[in-house]
Amino acid sequence: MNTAKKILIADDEPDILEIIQFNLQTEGYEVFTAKNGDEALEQAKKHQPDLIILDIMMPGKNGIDVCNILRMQPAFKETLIVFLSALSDEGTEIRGLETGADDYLTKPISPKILLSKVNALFRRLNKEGNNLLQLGDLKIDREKYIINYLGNDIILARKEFELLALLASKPGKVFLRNEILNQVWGTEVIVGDRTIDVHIRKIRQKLDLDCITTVKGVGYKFEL
Amino acid sequence: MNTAKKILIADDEPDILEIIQFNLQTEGYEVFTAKNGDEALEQAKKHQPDLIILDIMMPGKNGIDVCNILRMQPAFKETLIVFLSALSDEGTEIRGLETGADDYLTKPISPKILLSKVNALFRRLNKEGNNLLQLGDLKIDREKYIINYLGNDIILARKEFELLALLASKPGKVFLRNEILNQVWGTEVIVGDRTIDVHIRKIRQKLDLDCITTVKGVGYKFEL
DNA sequence: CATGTGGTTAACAATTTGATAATATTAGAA
DNA sequence: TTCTAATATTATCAAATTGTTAACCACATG
Repeated sequence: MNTAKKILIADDEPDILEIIQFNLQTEGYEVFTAKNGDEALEQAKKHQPDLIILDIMMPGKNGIDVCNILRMQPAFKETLIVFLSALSDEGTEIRGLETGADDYLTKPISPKILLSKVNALFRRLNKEGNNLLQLGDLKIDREKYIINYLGNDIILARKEFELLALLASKPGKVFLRNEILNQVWGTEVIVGDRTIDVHIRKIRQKLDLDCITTVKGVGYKFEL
Repeated sequence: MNTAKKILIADDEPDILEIIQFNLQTEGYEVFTAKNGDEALEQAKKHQPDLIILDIMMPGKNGIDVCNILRMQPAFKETLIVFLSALSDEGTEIRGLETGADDYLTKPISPKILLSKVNALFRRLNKEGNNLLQLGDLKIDREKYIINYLGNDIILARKEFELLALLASKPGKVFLRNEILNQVWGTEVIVGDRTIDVHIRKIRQKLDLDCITTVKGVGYKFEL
């Protein structure tokens, strides 16, 4: 995981904003801030954060409003949202979670608790059936059928994609030609000897990145 | 909400329990099991499942009893409940539905039917709440069946609308042709090969916006 | 009953993909 | 080094997939 997780914090109290920001930054997160609901929406759209911490009581749009608006947009359907509030009001808490928040924090906030919650949320997120491989600057998204290298989307044909996804699923492991045939082509289909090579070549070409190594007489392996 | 849907199954036959559990788990659901009515109540309270599948004939409290008890508690007012029974006894079925079940399944159970019913129930549930999608300048109102782009209402026919709404529900994700057929047409109906294409074309035409991408050999995806 | 709309299909065009053949190149054994 | 089997490269072609259009039927509506 090379890219730092992005976190957006929205709170109208500058002190709190700063404390949280400081703590998260020293943990290695990239932090953005907003002083009110509208600013939060703006920043969210701009940076597509991985986690958004929303104070509930803010001038103008409050945290719950912001959450509702965000959750309407598919781009933020999966984003982690945590509410923050001075109230230990249970009613609010329930209302917050119903809106689609992932967790709830009450002020005053201990940095330790904050960090442990944030870390826990990201851990949970990673465990979930994420069919998204990240290998250095290379991202392979099985769901979106997209390869992304250094921010550029690279389009591979079906077989090419499946072949690369297979190799990349276990970096370093050498896949025998037979293994590859079974996994990508299936056991039924029979194809000629040079077919794999040709696809490998196309991948190497399109990726323009030296990441597939030939092991002569054995097979191929992926290494960043 | 990122968490996988939770399903509780209660049946006194271990074999059935296992079969259903396996099928639902491979579909990505989190599954809990119970061997009798009391255990079902206990597990339900503990895990707050999104869907409960109850065998009617169980030792001790039977499925209908369990359903009655659950429906009395506000926490389970909205929970989906499905009955399961070896009897194709109509009387029982009616009694079940009156008790507040959402659907009814008879043994022997085909995994396909089970899955399609379960998926359908969750689809229905999802449609109840979030009826408004926003994607940049594009708004999709599931309730009013209206598409709005840059302030102009665009009228799509029902199938066109549902297809677009499906694709737009997860921007970027590639929907396989099969997935699309299941979600928009249902598992029962069988339509020809070109049907999806034709609808896609009509949407592209009416929207006059390059937002649906073909992924050859795989499916379609929506991207703003 | 005429008309319009929605949904499906058939037929064909357009496009892309994947496999192969032919040839060049390379790694590693002898 | 030399030789050879394995792999790389390239161009080409057939097959698979999708796009497009028009026609058809069912159904609702005035």
